[in-house]
Amino acid sequence: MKLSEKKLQKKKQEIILSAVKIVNQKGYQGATMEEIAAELLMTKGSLYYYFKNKEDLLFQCHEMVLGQAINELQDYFQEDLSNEQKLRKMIANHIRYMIEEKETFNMIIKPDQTFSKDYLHPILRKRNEYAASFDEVIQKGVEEGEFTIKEPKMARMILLGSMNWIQQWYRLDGDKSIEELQAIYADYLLKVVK
Amino acid sequence: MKLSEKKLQKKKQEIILSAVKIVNQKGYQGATMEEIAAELLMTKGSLYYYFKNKEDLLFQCHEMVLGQAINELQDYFQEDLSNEQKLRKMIANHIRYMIEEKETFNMIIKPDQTFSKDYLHPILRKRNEYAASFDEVIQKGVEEGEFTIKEPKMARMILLGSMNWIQQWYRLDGDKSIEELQAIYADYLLKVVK
Amino acid sequence: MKLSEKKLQKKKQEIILSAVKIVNQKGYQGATMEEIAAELLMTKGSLYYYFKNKEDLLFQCHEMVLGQAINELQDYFQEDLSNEQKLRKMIANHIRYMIEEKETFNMIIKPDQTFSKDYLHPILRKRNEYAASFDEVIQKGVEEGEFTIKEPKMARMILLGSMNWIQQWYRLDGDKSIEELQAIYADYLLKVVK
Amino acid sequence: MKLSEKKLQKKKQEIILSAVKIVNQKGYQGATMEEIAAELLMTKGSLYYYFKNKEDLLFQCHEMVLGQAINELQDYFQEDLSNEQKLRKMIANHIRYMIEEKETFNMIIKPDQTFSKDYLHPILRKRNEYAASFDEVIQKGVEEGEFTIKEPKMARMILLGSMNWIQQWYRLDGDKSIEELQAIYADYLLKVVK
DNA sequence: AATGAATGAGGGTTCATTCAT
DNA sequence: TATGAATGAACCCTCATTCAT
Repeated sequence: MKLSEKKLQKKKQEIILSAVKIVNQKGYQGATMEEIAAELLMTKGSLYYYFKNKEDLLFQCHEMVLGQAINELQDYFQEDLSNEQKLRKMIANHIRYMIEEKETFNMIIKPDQTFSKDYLHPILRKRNEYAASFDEVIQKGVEEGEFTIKEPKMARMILLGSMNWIQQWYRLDGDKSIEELQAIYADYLLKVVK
Repeated sequence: MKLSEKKLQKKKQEIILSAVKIVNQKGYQGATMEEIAAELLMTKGSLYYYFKNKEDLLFQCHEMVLGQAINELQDYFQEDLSNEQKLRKMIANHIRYMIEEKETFNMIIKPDQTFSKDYLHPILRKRNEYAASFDEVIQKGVEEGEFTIKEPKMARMILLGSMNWIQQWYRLDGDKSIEELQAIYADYLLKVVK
Repeated sequence: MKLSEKKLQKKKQEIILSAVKIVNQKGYQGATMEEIAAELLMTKGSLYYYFKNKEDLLFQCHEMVLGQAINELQDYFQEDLSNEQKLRKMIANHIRYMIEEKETFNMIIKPDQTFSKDYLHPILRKRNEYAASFDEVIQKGVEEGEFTIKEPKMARMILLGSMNWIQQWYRLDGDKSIEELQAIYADYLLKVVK
Repeated sequence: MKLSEKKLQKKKQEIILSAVKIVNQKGYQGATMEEIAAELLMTKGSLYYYFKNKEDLLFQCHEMVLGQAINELQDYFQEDLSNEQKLRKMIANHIRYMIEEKETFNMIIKPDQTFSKDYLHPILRKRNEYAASFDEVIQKGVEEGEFTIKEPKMARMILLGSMNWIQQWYRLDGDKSIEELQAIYADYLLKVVK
């Protein structure tokens, strides 16, 4: 039982990864069950053994991607860093996601056009969870005198919004490397909160 | 002749507005010709009297919305203001769009997944036209010593990106009025370029 | 009254000619009322002032084209020629139609896929009228000892069939001129009846 | 594997046959996917499991029908017959197709108004393949002194054209049996080439 | 006599979903 | 577990036809 359960979960993971990949190439509606299955050398009918329907599959994609990102942020909190250093790291991390794993973070924009009501609530909660990490650092920075900002939530919105926009225009073959981008954004966005 | 031409254009406008509305509720692919027509108490077949196909209609939506925004920006350039003042106004304007005319500006995201090659080029050009206004102000501000930024383009990306994100979370019934939001964003974003 | 009647008929003629032209470029189903009207700088709505519906218009095309061809054949009967000479002329004439006015004769193939029952009967009668001219010449030729054929109807079928096929393959830029084609077909087809 | 492949091919065959039938009743454009499917108690959506689109289905109809006919002609070449005898057999065969399998041969008319460029080329090639068999016999007959014709290609056109026309008028309940028809046409058409 | 505008039926196509095997 | 096959709803689009003006 345990073994078969493991196998099941592993297969689910594979499917989710495939779905994430296709979604980011073709967008939400452009991703077909057929293509998601084909990526794994399966047929689309099989997907329904693992997921109730397409929305369910896409929902679990969202959970996985954002959950992973949240975990990474948590790690920075363990480290002994100033809030500015933490925020810089978080910014760099987010940007890396936005570019290298654009495939995944892509999903997080405009969920209300994709998901039905039942799914929307947990999705928004997960989002907030992610945002909360930023809030925490900013808040702490204010308390400890590193930042001067009066509206920490607004600042967080500006940070995340500006970074989410990156995937709209960034091309890997452009004139800026990811590292440069991370540095510039960190510098400029730190000016917002300082 | 003139009269009928006027009428035609007016009807086209109505359809475009209806399309914009539906698109913003359901997204590009989610917006059906049927629904766009129903909004105006027409049948979908009739739309094809005015527009070649769905893509054409959506394209003209894009042109209208962005064109209008560009015109408004131009006005600020006529006025005798410092670059900072101009930029503040442009920020306030953009934010107002993002909130009050959310229905329209919403469209501007991810054109490459929606439009075919033929339409993509003019769309991107229009986008750049809009962005160019921001670039100009920022650039001038740098030249005239108001701003200190080293990467004006990056700064513009941060500005627009953060503002475009507003519509993802802003609710009219929230605890901030538009005016407050405009003020806060202007302050914080000015810190980026200064 | 008379004058307006004349005008009406003239306009009808124009429409029929336009229809014939479009039909032969695009085929029966490919010809749209819109295009037929556009050719005359009219709008499709206007066509319905002159013709009950599309089928009616197309029917009258058929009548006109075939009626004209029949008249031309009649002329040969007035002339003082041997039956062989007459038949040669008729063959040449048919071939000319098939090529130069391919636009028109085209219509005559496969009427049963195009016309509803009501129209089918008169259409077939007109066809038979045309064929009867050939029958007459062949029959006379047999009676007067010029031809030896035992099955005049079969021969006529072979003649017309082979000539109708020409439009399937003949290209004006090919290696045979119309005159050469007429001569060869006349020679070879005469061998059938002789 | 082999089995399911067989089944697939068999189903494809069934669909093709259904399509051929409908096409011959209603013509190319008149034949709808819906009707083709209904004939087999399927829904039109299912057809797309087997064929890419309507054009693809119709193309494969053409390939099947003509391919089969070509094979039959090849057989006559194996036999030890004079060219005249061969040609007679080929004529009889073609006529039989034209009548008994009218449903299928009917398709071969006017491909250029139906098929897009991609399909047109192979279609015309297949046609030429069929015609080439006739050319070969006629040519050989000329070389071996059986036939006297100067323009073998023209003769072939006359032969095929006249026979293709048969389906326009032949009715099974008419006064001629197929065998009579075959005999008469063979006699008369042989006069053309001799 | 003509037109602009609208309609509505119908066609091709896509695709999530189902289900027997 | 997985699949092949089928379904059916939904979509875009075309076009003959209608009708008030």
